[in-house]
Amino acid sequence: MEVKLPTFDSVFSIDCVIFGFEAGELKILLIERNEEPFKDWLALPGYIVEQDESIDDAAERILYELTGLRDLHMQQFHTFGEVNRHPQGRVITVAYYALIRINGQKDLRPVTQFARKAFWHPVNELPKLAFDHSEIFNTGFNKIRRRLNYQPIAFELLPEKFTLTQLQSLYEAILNKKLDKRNFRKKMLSFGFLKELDEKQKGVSYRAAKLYKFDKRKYAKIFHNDMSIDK
Amino acid sequence: MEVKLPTFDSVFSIDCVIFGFEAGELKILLIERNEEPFKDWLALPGYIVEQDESIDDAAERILYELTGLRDLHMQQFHTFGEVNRHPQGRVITVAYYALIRINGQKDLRPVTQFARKAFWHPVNELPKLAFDHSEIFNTGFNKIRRRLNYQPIAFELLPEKFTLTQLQSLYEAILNKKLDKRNFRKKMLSFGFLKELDEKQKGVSYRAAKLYKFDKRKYAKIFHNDMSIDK
DNA sequence: TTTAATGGTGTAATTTTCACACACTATCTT
DNA sequence: AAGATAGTGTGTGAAAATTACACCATTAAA
Repeated sequence: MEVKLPTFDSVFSIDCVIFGFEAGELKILLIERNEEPFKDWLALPGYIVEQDESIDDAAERILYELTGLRDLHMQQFHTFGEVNRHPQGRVITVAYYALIRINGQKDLRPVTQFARKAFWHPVNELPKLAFDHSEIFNTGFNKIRRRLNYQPIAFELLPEKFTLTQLQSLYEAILNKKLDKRNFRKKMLSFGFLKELDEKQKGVSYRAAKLYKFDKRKYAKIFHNDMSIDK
Repeated sequence: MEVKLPTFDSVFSIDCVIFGFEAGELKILLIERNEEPFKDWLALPGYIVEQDESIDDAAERILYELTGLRDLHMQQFHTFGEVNRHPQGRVITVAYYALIRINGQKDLRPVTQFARKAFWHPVNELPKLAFDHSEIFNTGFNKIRRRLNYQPIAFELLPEKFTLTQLQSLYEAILNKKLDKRNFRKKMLSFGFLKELDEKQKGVSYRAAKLYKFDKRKYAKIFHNDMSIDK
Protein backbone atom coordinates (compact mmCIF):
# COMPACT_ATOMS: atom_id res chain seq x y z
CA MET A 1 0.00 0.00 0.00
CA GLU A 2 1.61 3.18 -1.20
CA VAL A 3 0.73 6.37 0.56
CA LYS A 4 0.74 9.42 -1.67
CA LEU A 5 2.22 12.38 0.11
CA PRO A 6 2.28 16.01 -0.83
CA THR A 7 5.72 17.41 -1.58
CA PHE A 8 6.90 20.88 -0.81
CA ASP A 9 9.47 23.44 -1.77
CA SER A 10 11.77 25.17 0.66
CA VAL A 11 10.57 24.65 4.20
CA PHE A 12 12.27 25.40 7.48
CA SER A 13 11.76 23.22 10.44
CA ILE A 14 12.96 22.97 14.01
CA ASP A 15 14.04 19.87 15.87
CA CYS A 16 14.61 19.79 19.60
CA VAL A 17 17.01 17.71 21.66
CA ILE A 18 15.80 18.09 25.21
CA PHE A 19 17.92 16.58 27.94
CA GLY A 20 16.71 15.58 31.35
CA PHE A 21 18.22 13.72 34.26
CA GLU A 22 16.32 11.23 36.33
CA ALA A 23 17.26 8.31 38.52
CA GLY A 24 20.93 8.77 37.77
CA GLU A 25 20.32 8.53 34.05
CA LEU A 26 20.53 11.07 31.30
CA LYS A 27 17.44 11.06 29.10
CA ILE A 28 16.02 12.82 26.09
CA LEU A 29 12.54 13.66 25.09
CA LEU A 30 11.07 11.71 22.18
CA ILE A 31 7.70 11.68 20.50
CA GLU A 32 5.84 8.95 18.73
CA ARG A 33 4.81 10.28 15.34
CA ASN A 34 1.22 10.05 14.25
CA GLU A 35 1.67 11.21 10.67
CA GLU A 36 3.40 10.14 7.53
CA PRO A 37 6.19 10.04 6.74
CA PHE A 38 7.68 7.88 9.46
CA LYS A 39 4.30 7.35 11.03
CA ASP A 40 4.63 5.43 14.32
CA TRP A 41 8.36 6.03 14.45
CA LEU A 42 10.09 7.67 17.33
CA ALA A 43 11.48 11.09 16.61
CA LEU A 44 12.78 14.24 18.15
CA PRO A 45 10.07 16.82 18.75
CA GLY A 46 10.12 18.92 15.61
CA TYR A 47 7.91 20.74 13.17
CA ILE A 48 7.69 23.43 10.58
CA VAL A 49 8.44 27.11 11.19
CA GLU A 50 5.70 29.60 10.36
CA GLN A 51 6.22 32.62 8.15
CA ASP A 52 5.77 35.17 10.85
CA GLU A 53 7.76 33.80 13.74
CA SER A 54 11.47 33.87 14.42
CA ILE A 55 13.18 30.53 14.64
CA ASP A 56 13.71 30.99 18.36
CA ASP A 57 10.00 31.58 18.84
CA ALA A 58 9.20 28.66 16.61
CA ALA A 59 11.36 26.39 18.71
CA GLU A 60 9.43 27.29 21.83
CA ARG A 61 6.06 26.93 20.20
CA ILE A 62 6.84 23.63 18.54
CA LEU A 63 8.22 22.06 21.65
CA TYR A 64 5.14 23.15 23.51
CA GLU A 65 2.74 21.80 20.94
CA LEU A 66 4.41 18.44 20.77
CA THR A 67 5.18 17.87 24.42
CA GLY A 68 3.35 20.40 26.55
CA LEU A 69 6.62 21.81 27.88
CA ARG A 70 7.09 25.56 27.99
CA ASP A 71 9.53 28.24 28.90
CA LEU A 72 12.69 26.28 28.49
CA HIS A 73 15.79 28.05 27.59
CA MET A 74 16.60 26.56 24.22
CA GLN A 75 19.71 27.18 22.21
CA GLN A 76 20.28 26.48 18.59
CA PHE A 77 23.29 24.26 17.93
CA HIS A 78 23.38 23.21 14.28
CA THR A 79 21.47 23.40 11.03
CA PHE A 80 21.01 20.34 8.89
CA GLY A 81 20.63 21.02 5.20
CA GLU A 82 21.25 17.90 3.15
CA VAL A 83 19.06 17.77 0.08
CA ASN A 84 17.41 14.45 0.80
CA ARG A 85 17.05 14.50 4.51
CA HIS A 86 13.27 14.65 4.23
CA PRO A 87 11.40 12.34 1.86
CA GLN A 88 8.73 14.88 0.97
CA GLY A 89 10.91 17.67 -0.29
CA ARG A 90 13.45 20.19 0.70
CA VAL A 91 13.44 20.75 4.43
CA ILE A 92 16.25 22.49 6.22
CA THR A 93 16.08 22.07 9.94
CA VAL A 94 17.57 24.11 12.73
CA ALA A 95 18.30 21.97 15.76
CA TYR A 96 17.96 23.29 19.30
CA TYR A 97 18.83 21.83 22.63
CA ALA A 98 17.71 22.53 26.15
CA LEU A 99 18.38 20.97 29.51
CA ILE A 100 15.66 20.74 32.10
CA ARG A 101 14.78 19.07 35.34
CA ILE A 102 12.44 16.21 34.73
CA ASN A 103 9.46 16.90 36.86
CA GLY A 104 7.49 13.81 37.63
CA GLN A 105 4.32 15.73 38.42
CA LYS A 106 3.83 17.50 35.12
CA ASP A 107 3.19 14.95 32.53
CA LEU A 108 3.89 15.29 28.90
CA ARG A 109 0.85 16.02 26.78
CA PRO A 110 1.12 16.70 23.10
CA VAL A 111 -1.28 19.49 22.15
CA THR A 112 -1.45 18.56 18.48
CA GLN A 113 -2.50 15.32 16.89
CA PHE A 114 0.79 15.17 15.14
CA ALA A 115 2.45 13.41 18.07
CA ARG A 116 0.71 10.47 19.68
CA LYS A 117 2.72 10.82 22.83
CA ALA A 118 5.87 12.27 24.28
CA PHE A 119 8.13 10.57 26.79
CA TRP A 120 11.61 10.46 28.26
CA HIS A 121 14.05 7.91 26.95
CA PRO A 122 17.55 7.12 28.28
CA VAL A 123 20.28 8.37 25.97
CA ASN A 124 21.95 5.02 26.13
CA GLU A 125 20.27 2.44 23.94
CA LEU A 126 18.38 4.93 21.82
CA PRO A 127 16.37 3.23 19.10
CA LYS A 128 16.68 4.27 15.48
CA LEU A 129 14.89 7.56 15.01
CA ALA A 130 12.93 9.04 12.12
CA PHE A 131 14.66 11.09 9.40
CA ASP A 132 18.24 12.00 10.32
CA HIS A 133 17.27 12.50 13.93
CA SER A 134 19.84 10.07 15.25
CA GLU A 135 22.54 12.20 13.71
CA ILE A 136 20.96 15.34 15.09
CA PHE A 137 20.90 13.82 18.52
CA ASN A 138 24.56 12.83 18.33
CA THR A 139 25.63 16.25 17.23
CA GLY A 140 23.67 17.81 20.07
CA PHE A 141 25.03 15.44 22.65
CA ASN A 142 28.57 16.26 21.63
CA LYS A 143 27.80 19.93 21.86
CA ILE A 144 26.56 19.81 25.41
CA ARG A 145 29.44 17.60 26.41
CA ARG A 146 31.81 20.28 25.31
CA ARG A 147 29.71 23.07 26.70
CA LEU A 148 29.65 21.42 30.11
CA ASN A 149 33.24 22.62 30.46
CA TYR A 150 32.53 26.27 30.25
CA GLN A 151 28.87 26.82 30.97
CA PRO A 152 26.87 26.03 34.08
CA ILE A 153 24.45 23.82 32.21
CA ALA A 154 24.48 20.94 34.63
CA PHE A 155 22.40 22.82 37.19
CA GLU A 156 19.50 23.10 34.80
CA LEU A 157 19.17 19.35 34.97
CA LEU A 158 19.11 19.00 38.73
CA PRO A 159 16.46 19.94 41.23
CA GLU A 160 17.03 23.29 42.87
CA LYS A 161 18.56 21.61 45.88
CA PHE A 162 20.95 18.82 45.15
CA THR A 163 23.80 16.87 46.68
CA LEU A 164 27.32 16.85 45.41
CA THR A 165 26.99 13.19 44.63
CA GLN A 166 24.05 13.91 42.37
CA LEU A 167 26.02 16.60 40.63
CA GLN A 168 28.92 14.27 40.14
CA SER A 169 26.84 11.48 38.77
CA LEU A 170 25.33 13.90 36.28
CA TYR A 171 28.78 14.91 35.11
CA GLU A 172 29.65 11.27 34.81
CA ALA A 173 26.55 10.59 32.76
CA ILE A 174 27.26 13.38 30.34
CA LEU A 175 30.99 12.81 30.02
CA ASN A 176 30.58 9.06 30.16
CA LYS A 177 33.45 8.45 32.53
CA LYS A 178 34.11 8.04 36.22
CA LEU A 179 35.41 11.00 38.17
CA ASP A 180 37.29 11.02 41.44
CA LYS A 181 35.02 12.00 44.29
CA ARG A 182 37.44 14.04 46.33
CA ASN A 183 38.86 15.94 43.39
CA PHE A 184 35.42 16.59 41.97
CA ARG A 185 34.14 18.08 45.21
CA LYS A 186 37.24 20.13 45.79
CA LYS A 187 37.03 21.61 42.34
CA MET A 188 33.31 22.30 42.32
CA LEU A 189 33.45 24.00 45.67
CA SER A 190 36.50 25.99 44.65
CA PHE A 191 34.48 27.73 41.95
CA GLY A 192 32.58 29.47 44.67
CA PHE A 193 29.15 29.46 43.10
CA LEU A 194 27.68 26.60 45.11
CA LYS A 195 25.80 27.62 48.17
CA GLU A 196 25.78 25.15 51.00
CA LEU A 197 22.37 24.92 52.64
CA ASP A 198 21.52 24.03 56.22
CA GLU A 199 19.34 21.24 55.00
CA LYS A 200 20.02 17.62 54.43
CA GLN A 201 18.65 15.00 52.16
CA LYS A 202 15.57 13.23 53.49
CA GLY A 203 14.13 9.78 53.20
CA VAL A 204 17.33 7.94 52.50
CA SER A 205 18.27 4.83 54.40
CA TYR A 206 21.83 5.89 54.92
CA ARG A 207 23.69 8.93 56.08
CA ALA A 208 21.96 11.96 54.60
CA ALA A 209 23.99 14.26 52.36
CA LYS A 210 24.14 18.03 52.57
CA LEU A 211 22.13 19.95 50.03
CA TYR A 212 23.52 22.69 47.82
CA LYS A 213 22.10 25.33 45.54
CA PHE A 214 23.56 26.86 42.42
CA ASP A 215 24.03 30.57 43.05
CA LYS A 216 23.41 32.34 39.75
CA ARG A 217 24.41 35.75 41.00
CA LYS A 218 27.74 34.58 42.26
CA TYR A 219 28.31 32.68 39.07
CA ALA A 220 27.65 35.78 37.01
CA LYS A 221 30.04 37.82 39.13
CA ILE A 222 32.81 35.30 38.84
CA PHE A 223 32.54 34.62 35.14
CA HIS A 224 31.79 37.93 33.50
CA ASN A 225 34.66 36.97 31.23
CA ASP A 226 35.25 33.62 29.70
CA MET A 227 37.96 31.27 30.82
CA SER A 228 40.39 31.58 27.96
CA ILE A 229 43.77 29.97 27.49
CA ASP A 230 47.05 31.71 27.71
CA LYS A 231 48.41 34.94 28.80
CA MET B 1 12.34 57.50 -5.95
CA GLU B 2 10.84 54.31 -4.63
CA VAL B 3 12.12 51.06 -6.00
CA LYS B 4 9.56 48.31 -6.17
CA LEU B 5 11.03 45.00 -5.16
CA PRO B 6 9.65 41.53 -5.40
CA THR B 7 8.94 39.86 -2.12
CA PHE B 8 9.33 36.22 -1.38
CA ASP B 9 8.20 33.50 0.92
CA SER B 10 10.51 31.21 2.81
CA VAL B 11 14.00 31.41 1.39
CA PHE B 12 17.26 30.07 2.73
CA SER B 13 20.43 31.92 2.21
CA ILE B 14 24.08 31.57 3.11
CA ASP B 15 26.40 34.25 4.39
CA CYS B 16 30.14 33.80 4.65
CA VAL B 17 32.61 35.28 7.10
CA ILE B 18 35.99 34.62 5.55
CA PHE B 19 39.03 35.52 7.61
CA GLY B 20 42.47 36.22 6.24
CA PHE B 21 45.68 37.49 7.74
CA GLU B 22 47.94 39.93 5.96
CA ALA B 23 50.56 42.41 7.06
CA GLY B 24 49.99 41.57 10.70
CA GLU B 25 46.30 42.36 10.44
CA LEU B 26 43.25 40.17 10.57
CA LYS B 27 40.87 40.87 7.69
CA ILE B 28 37.57 39.68 6.34
CA LEU B 29 36.22 39.43 2.86
CA LEU B 30 33.50 41.89 1.89
CA ILE B 31 31.61 42.57 -1.29
CA GLU B 32 30.11 45.71 -2.65
CA ARG B 33 26.52 44.96 -3.55
CA ASN B 34 25.23 45.79 -6.98
CA GLU B 35 21.56 45.00 -6.37
CA GLU B 36 18.71 46.21 -4.26
CA PRO B 37 18.12 46.07 -1.41
CA PHE B 38 21.22 47.64 0.11
CA LYS B 39 22.60 48.39 -3.34
CA ASP B 40 26.13 49.86 -3.05
CA TRP B 41 26.43 48.78 0.55
CA LEU B 42 29.19 46.59 1.82
CA ALA B 43 28.12 43.13 2.87
CA LEU B 44 29.32 39.68 3.64
CA PRO B 45 29.38 37.41 0.60
CA GLY B 46 26.00 35.73 0.67
CA TYR B 47 23.20 34.53 -1.54
CA ILE B 48 20.27 32.22 -1.87
CA VAL B 49 20.43 28.42 -1.62
CA GLU B 50 19.09 26.44 -4.57
CA GLN B 51 16.54 23.66 -4.22
CA ASP B 52 18.86 20.88 -5.21
CA GLU B 53 22.04 21.62 -3.31
CA SER B 54 22.95 20.98 0.29
CA ILE B 55 23.72 24.02 2.37
CA ASP B 56 27.38 23.05 2.52
CA ASP B 57 27.52 22.89 -1.27
CA ALA B 58 25.63 26.14 -1.52
CA ALA B 59 28.15 27.84 0.71
CA GLU B 60 31.00 26.82 -1.57
CA ARG B 61 29.19 27.82 -4.72
CA ILE B 62 28.05 31.17 -3.41
CA LEU B 63 31.41 32.15 -2.12
CA TYR B 64 32.91 31.26 -5.48
CA GLU B 65 30.37 33.21 -7.46
CA LEU B 66 30.77 36.33 -5.39
CA THR B 67 34.50 36.34 -4.86
CA GLY B 68 36.15 33.82 -7.15
CA LEU B 69 37.51 31.85 -4.18
CA ARG B 70 37.15 28.09 -4.18
CA ASP B 71 37.88 25.01 -2.20
CA LEU B 72 37.95 26.58 1.21
CA HIS B 73 37.03 24.53 4.16
CA MET B 74 33.94 26.30 5.42
CA GLN B 75 32.07 25.53 8.58
CA GLN B 76 28.65 26.62 9.55
CA PHE B 77 28.49 28.47 12.85
CA HIS B 78 25.03 29.93 13.38
CA THR B 79 21.66 30.37 11.74
CA PHE B 80 19.91 33.71 11.83
CA GLY B 81 16.15 33.55 11.69
CA GLU B 82 14.58 36.78 12.86
CA VAL B 83 11.41 37.56 10.96
CA ASN B 84 12.45 40.95 9.65
CA ARG B 85 16.08 40.52 9.01
CA HIS B 86 15.53 40.89 5.27
CA PRO B 87 13.36 43.69 3.89
CA GLN B 88 11.95 41.65 1.02
CA GLY B 89 10.52 38.78 2.95
CA ARG B 90 11.34 35.82 5.08
CA VAL B 91 14.95 34.84 4.68
CA ILE B 92 16.68 32.55 7.08
CA THR B 93 20.40 32.54 6.65
CA VAL B 94 22.98 29.99 7.65
CA ALA B 95 26.31 31.63 8.37
CA TYR B 96 29.60 29.95 7.58
CA TYR B 97 33.14 30.88 8.33
CA ALA B 98 36.45 29.91 6.82
CA LEU B 99 40.02 30.96 7.40
CA ILE B 100 42.44 31.19 4.51
CA ARG B 101 45.79 32.56 3.58
CA ILE B 102 45.41 35.76 1.65
CA ASN B 103 47.20 35.21 -1.56
CA GLY B 104 48.25 38.42 -3.21
CA GLN B 105 48.56 36.85 -6.63
CA LYS B 106 45.03 35.58 -7.07
CA ASP B 107 42.75 38.49 -7.17
CA LEU B 108 39.17 38.49 -6.20
CA ARG B 109 36.77 38.40 -9.11
CA PRO B 110 33.07 38.17 -8.64
CA VAL B 111 31.61 35.85 -11.25
CA THR B 112 28.08 37.25 -11.01
CA GLN B 113 26.87 40.79 -11.53
CA PHE B 114 25.40 40.71 -8.10
CA ALA B 115 28.64 41.86 -6.49
CA ARG B 116 30.49 44.77 -8.00
CA LYS B 117 33.71 43.79 -6.31
CA ALA B 118 35.15 41.77 -3.49
CA PHE B 119 38.02 42.84 -1.25
CA TRP B 120 39.72 42.32 2.07
CA HIS B 121 38.95 44.66 4.91
CA PRO B 122 40.61 44.81 8.36
CA VAL B 123 38.34 43.52 11.09
CA ASN B 124 39.05 46.59 13.14
CA GLU B 125 37.11 49.61 11.96
CA LEU B 126 34.57 47.65 9.99
CA PRO B 127 31.95 49.91 8.43
CA LYS B 128 28.26 49.30 8.91
CA LEU B 129 27.23 46.34 6.79
CA ALA B 130 24.04 45.51 4.93
CA PHE B 131 21.20 43.61 6.62
CA ASP B 132 22.24 42.13 9.97
CA HIS B 133 25.69 41.32 8.65
CA SER B 134 27.47 43.21 11.38
CA GLU B 135 25.86 40.95 13.92
CA ILE B 136 26.69 37.89 11.86
CA PHE B 137 30.28 38.99 11.69
CA ASN B 138 30.48 39.51 15.43
CA THR B 139 29.01 36.13 16.18
CA GLY B 140 31.47 34.52 13.81
CA PHE B 141 34.43 36.37 15.23
CA ASN B 142 33.56 35.22 18.72
CA LYS B 143 33.24 31.66 17.49
CA ILE B 144 36.68 31.51 15.98
CA ARG B 145 38.16 33.20 19.00
CA ARG B 146 36.85 30.39 21.12
CA ARG B 147 37.70 27.73 18.59
CA LEU B 148 41.27 28.93 18.45
CA ASN B 149 41.69 27.27 21.83
CA TYR B 150 40.95 23.78 20.69
CA GLN B 151 41.34 23.62 16.96
CA PRO B 152 44.39 24.27 14.82
CA ILE B 153 42.69 27.00 12.84
CA ALA B 154 45.49 29.53 13.04
CA PHE B 155 47.61 27.63 10.54
CA GLU B 156 45.04 28.03 7.83
CA LEU B 157 45.70 31.74 7.95
CA LEU B 158 49.46 31.63 7.63
CA PRO B 159 51.67 30.72 4.71
CA GLU B 160 52.87 27.16 4.72
CA LYS B 161 56.18 28.20 6.23
CA PHE B 162 55.97 30.74 8.99
CA THR B 163 57.92 32.07 11.93
CA LEU B 164 56.86 31.79 15.52
CA THR B 165 56.59 35.54 15.70
CA GLN B 166 54.07 35.51 12.85
CA LEU B 167 52.11 32.83 14.60
CA GLN B 168 52.11 34.80 17.81
CA SER B 169 51.01 38.00 16.19
CA LEU B 170 48.13 36.13 14.58
CA TYR B 171 47.03 34.84 17.98
CA GLU B 172 47.29 38.34 19.30
CA ALA B 173 45.17 39.68 16.46
CA ILE B 174 42.44 37.13 17.03
CA LEU B 175 42.43 37.26 20.80
CA ASN B 176 43.04 40.97 20.84
CA LYS B 177 45.65 40.91 23.56
CA LYS B 178 49.38 40.75 23.97
CA LEU B 179 51.00 37.43 24.76
CA ASP B 180 54.32 36.73 26.40
CA LYS B 181 56.87 35.67 23.81
CA ARG B 182 58.73 33.10 25.84
CA ASN B 183 55.65 31.43 27.21
CA PHE B 184 53.97 31.42 23.83
CA ARG B 185 56.90 29.72 22.14
CA LYS B 186 57.39 27.22 24.90
CA LYS B 187 53.75 26.22 24.78
CA MET B 188 53.42 26.04 21.01
CA LEU B 189 56.52 23.92 20.69
CA SER B 190 55.42 21.70 23.54
CA PHE B 191 52.38 20.60 21.55
CA GLY B 192 54.73 18.80 19.24
CA PHE B 193 52.97 19.47 15.96
CA LEU B 194 55.25 22.21 14.70
CA LYS B 195 58.04 21.05 12.47
CA GLU B 196 61.18 23.12 12.54
CA LEU B 197 62.64 23.58 9.07
CA ASP B 198 66.24 24.09 8.05
CA GLU B 199 65.28 27.29 6.33
CA LYS B 200 65.24 30.83 7.51
CA GLN B 201 63.30 33.90 6.64
CA LYS B 202 64.68 35.88 3.70
CA GLY B 203 64.79 39.51 2.74
CA VAL B 204 64.55 40.98 6.19
CA SER B 205 66.94 43.63 7.38
CA TYR B 206 67.54 42.04 10.72
CA ARG B 207 68.34 38.64 12.08
CA ALA B 208 66.34 36.10 10.11
CA ALA B 209 63.94 33.86 12.03
CA LYS B 210 63.61 30.10 11.69
CA LEU B 211 60.72 28.84 9.66
CA TYR B 212 58.24 26.23 10.86
CA LYS B 213 55.54 24.12 9.29
CA PHE B 214 52.33 22.83 10.81
CA ASP B 215 52.47 19.04 10.76
CA LYS B 216 48.95 17.78 10.20
CA ARG B 217 49.79 14.15 10.68
CA LYS B 218 51.39 14.73 14.03
CA TYR B 219 48.51 16.91 15.06
CA ALA B 220 46.04 14.19 14.19
CA LYS B 221 48.00 11.61 16.15
CA ILE B 222 48.22 13.76 19.23
CA PHE B 223 44.64 14.91 19.33
CA HIS B 224 42.54 11.94 18.34
CA ASN B 225 40.68 12.72 21.52
CA ASP B 226 39.56 16.11 22.64
CA MET B 227 41.13 17.91 25.54
CA SER B 228 38.46 17.54 28.15
CA ILE B 229 38.38 18.78 31.73
CA ASP B 230 38.82 16.72 34.79
CA LYS B 231 39.66 13.26 35.71
C1' DT C 1 24.26 -4.85 67.27
C1' DT C 2 25.39 -5.70 62.93
C1' DT C 3 25.15 -4.80 58.19
C1' DA C 4 24.57 -2.19 54.06
C1' DA C 5 24.95 1.96 51.76
C1' DT C 6 26.67 6.25 50.98
C1' DG C 7 28.78 10.72 52.97
C1' DG C 8 32.67 13.17 53.77
C1' DT C 9 37.52 14.37 54.18
C1' DG C 10 43.63 15.57 53.35
C1' DT C 11 48.10 15.19 51.58
C1' DA C 12 51.96 14.78 48.79
C1' DA C 13 53.91 14.46 44.07
C1' DT C 14 53.60 16.25 39.63
C1' DT C 15 52.48 19.30 36.12
C1' DT C 16 51.16 23.61 34.37
C1' DT C 17 51.07 28.42 34.41
C1' DC C 18 52.97 32.68 34.79
C1' DA C 19 56.08 36.64 35.40
C1' DC C 20 60.12 38.41 34.00
C1' DA C 21 65.23 40.56 31.06
C1' DC C 22 69.05 40.29 28.30
C1' DA C 23 72.43 38.85 24.95
C1' DC C 24 72.58 37.63 19.93
C1' DT C 25 72.51 38.40 14.93
C1' DA C 26 71.82 40.53 10.57
C1' DT C 27 71.44 44.54 7.97
C1' DC C 28 71.72 49.41 7.16
C1' DT C 29 73.81 53.91 7.88
C1' DT C 30 77.44 56.95 8.15
C1' DA D 1 84.50 49.66 10.46
C1' DA D 2 81.67 51.35 14.02
C1' DG D 3 77.40 52.09 15.63
C1' DA D 4 72.33 52.10 15.25
C1' DT D 5 68.28 49.50 14.50
C1' DA D 6 65.10 45.82 14.75
C1' DG D 7 63.71 41.62 15.73
C1' DT D 8 65.37 36.61 17.32
C1' DG D 9 65.91 33.39 20.83
C1' DT D 10 66.47 31.67 25.34
C1' DG D 11 65.76 29.88 31.36
C1' DT D 12 64.32 30.05 35.96
C1' DG D 13 61.81 30.26 40.04
C1' DA D 14 57.30 30.94 42.35
C1' DA D 15 52.60 29.89 42.48
C1' DA D 16 48.67 27.42 41.18
C1' DA D 17 46.28 23.50 39.45
C1' DT D 18 45.93 18.69 38.77
C1' DT D 19 46.19 14.09 39.97
C1' DA D 20 46.36 9.78 42.68
C1' DC D 21 44.97 7.65 46.54
C1' DA D 22 42.00 5.12 51.46
C1' DC D 23 39.55 5.30 55.46
C1' DC D 24 36.35 6.66 59.12
C1' DA D 25 31.45 8.62 59.87
C1' DT D 26 26.57 8.39 59.78
C1' DT D 27 22.03 6.60 59.13
C1' DA D 28 18.38 3.24 58.72
C1' DA D 29 17.09 -1.33 58.22
C1' DA D 30 17.56 -6.06 59.37
